[in-house]
This record gives sequence, C-alpha cells and structure tokens, in this order.
Amino acid sequence: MLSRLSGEFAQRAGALEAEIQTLAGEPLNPGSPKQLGDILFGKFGLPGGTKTKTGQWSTGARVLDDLAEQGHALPRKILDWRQVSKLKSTYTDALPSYVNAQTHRVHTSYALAATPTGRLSSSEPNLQNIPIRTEEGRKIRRAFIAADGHKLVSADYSQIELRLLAEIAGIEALKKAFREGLDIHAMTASEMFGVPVKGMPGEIRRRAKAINFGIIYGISAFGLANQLGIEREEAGAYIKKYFERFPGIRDYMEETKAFAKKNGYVLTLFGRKCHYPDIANPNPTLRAFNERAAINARLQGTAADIIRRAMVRMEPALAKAKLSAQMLLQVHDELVFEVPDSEVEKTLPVVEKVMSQAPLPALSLYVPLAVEARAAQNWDDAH
DNA sequence: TCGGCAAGCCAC
DNA sequence: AAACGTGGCTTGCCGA
Repeated sequence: MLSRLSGEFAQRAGALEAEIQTLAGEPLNPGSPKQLGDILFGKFGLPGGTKTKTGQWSTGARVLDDLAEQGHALPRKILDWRQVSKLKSTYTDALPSYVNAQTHRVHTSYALAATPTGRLSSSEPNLQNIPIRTEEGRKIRRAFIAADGHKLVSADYSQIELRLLAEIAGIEALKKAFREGLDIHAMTASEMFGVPVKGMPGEIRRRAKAINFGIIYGISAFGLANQLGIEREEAGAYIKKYFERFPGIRDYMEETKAFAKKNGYVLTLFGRKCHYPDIANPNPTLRAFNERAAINARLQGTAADIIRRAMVRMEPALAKAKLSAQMLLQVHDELVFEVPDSEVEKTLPVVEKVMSQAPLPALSLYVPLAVEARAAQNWDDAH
C-alpha cells in the first residue's frame, strides 16, 4: 500500500520537477529554498519578498501561496512538489523501514517526560503527525489498518483545551455553551460581531475559530495577523474586541502571567508544575515568549494530565468488562485501539466513559468532556 | 565523511 | 531578530 503510494508520489514529483525547470528557465533543485528565493525575488524580481533571520529569502508556504494568487505559475508547482516530496520522504518511504520483523508492525517510541507541558512525544517513527488535512495525506492514514477480524477504534476529546479554558477562566457564557452543545466558534463570532449564529457566513466563523485557537496559544496581534493573513492593526482590533466581550479571559491570562512571574512555574488543574524559569527575563522577546508558553501550558498540561489518567485506567477498565481491546496509540487528545469485530459495540462506551470521566474524583468539571469514538477498518475512516 | 543548523512542514 | 503553544523528520548547506 505505502510502497505503491511511494511510486505514485515519485512519479508526480518527477513530472513536477520537469515543469519547475522549464518555468525557472535554469537548473533548480526544488528542495533548495535558497536557490528558489534567488530565482523568485532576484532573477524574476517578484514583489513582497521578506528575508529570514539568516538573510535568505523566505519561501514558506504562505509566501508561495501569495505569489501563486498573483498569477505566477512557478510557486504553485513548488508547493505541489513540496507536498508530494514531504509525503513520500517522511511517510511512504520511511514507515515501511520501521516494520518490525517479529511483529510485522510499526512500533513507535513514546517519551513520557520530554515536553515542558507534560504531553508525550513520539519518535522513530513519530506516529503523532500522520497526515490528515489533505486528501493526498489521508491516503497514508488509510494504510494504518486493523488485523483481520478486528477494527481500529479512534476516540478523541472534542475541543478539550477550549473547554478547559472555559472551565479554568470561569467564563459563564462559554461554559454554558459547552454544556448545551453549541457551536463554540459560531457563538464566539456571534458575541464578538453581533451576527446571529443562524446563517452566519463561513468567513466570520473562521476568524472567530482562529481567535479561539490564538487565545489558547497566548495570543498576539502578530501571530493572529499571520494566521489570518490580515494586518496587525486589524488583528489587534479583534483581540481588543474579544477581551471586551470576555474580560474574564484577559483576567485569566494576566493572573497566569503574574503567578508565573512570582513562582517561575504554572500549575495544571491537578496541581502539576510546568516550569518557566525565563518568565522574568529582561529580554522582552524572551519574556513574552515564556508568558505565552505559560498561558498555554495550563491548558495543554491539564489536557495532558486528563488523557494520562484515562490511559492509566483504560487497561483495568477493559479487563473488568472482559474486553480484549488493545490500546495502540496516543495522539495528544486521541486514543487508538484495536478491537475484535464482535467486541466493538461493547468497547466504545467503556472507552468513552473512561476518557470523559478521567478527571474524577480529583476534579469535577462543570464543563463536560465530550468524547467522539468511531470504529473502522482503517485509521482514516475511524477518525 | 560526519555533525549540526536552518528552513520547511507534518500533527495536535 | 522574532513576533500564537507543543513536538519530530527531512533536505540542503556549511564547516570541521
């Protein structure tokens, strides 16, 4: 399956490379950002070029996307080439080399204490970054299949960090929205822009969604502008508006920063410390970076605590229910299991319950933790 | 030839 | 310079 895809990607990369040579008008290694930048902004003199910190022309996806929209042919071809090359080298070529001779399966390594927030990390190979966003990428995900007579079950927490934000910051409107199962991004947009949720334009909701994610990451006008492709001033106005409508979140962020500065760490809801020794550094850039990381750490770290509790309880819970599901993977807010066909029906509610009840009895959250679980032959269809 | 950095990009 | 959080992998490139 994957080797067939490798061949497909190789062929397409080759064809694209030929077109790229023609458009560039000279030999160009499409994998060399340096060469590409010199051609686009030097030789062709295209507008809008920016430099990286080392003085090279930036040729990231956003830059090339902008140039493509202005009608230039080469940037689009480069982006297409990069996509198939990435999928081939990182996934379809690499994954088969990790198949274990005894088990005939790929086994990842999890680092349990490797991130500042308490998340796991996965390596050799990293199975926490298997593609899902594009159709081409999903072909790779479809290669992850259950054994004969089995299904893969994927169970993930829905918007867990946003729920934890509502809970920790104590935002009544958001907490209520989650309890009532409302569309939280549409609701945010409605609150901010005074647009009814019903019949809301997609673009309005998209912007509110970006703001919600930005808040989780310790928002800055620069980052939001970058994400949305708008001016910094406009992004700043959005943030101002957001905080006017949800002053509790601004207070939460300020309190988190003050606590971190005083103590050098922040706490997850379960009381685990995440350390930020540079939080009071006189370098304003470094300090701001640590402030955003500290704000994010309470949410990301609490989510990491919750899924860890679920994982610890999962095996005994399955055993008690006389179920033989095997827990295979953790992907931050998702657990993947291999389950005999005949046990799928009984396994789903056990998995959902262990995950959604994981904070208990240490914590009783007001906001429910919704879990979506599905079974299918391959990982993509289970998602 | 090897190691490390930079750029870029995949995921949550 | 970098500029919205957490990771890992690959390629190109440069210097030892």
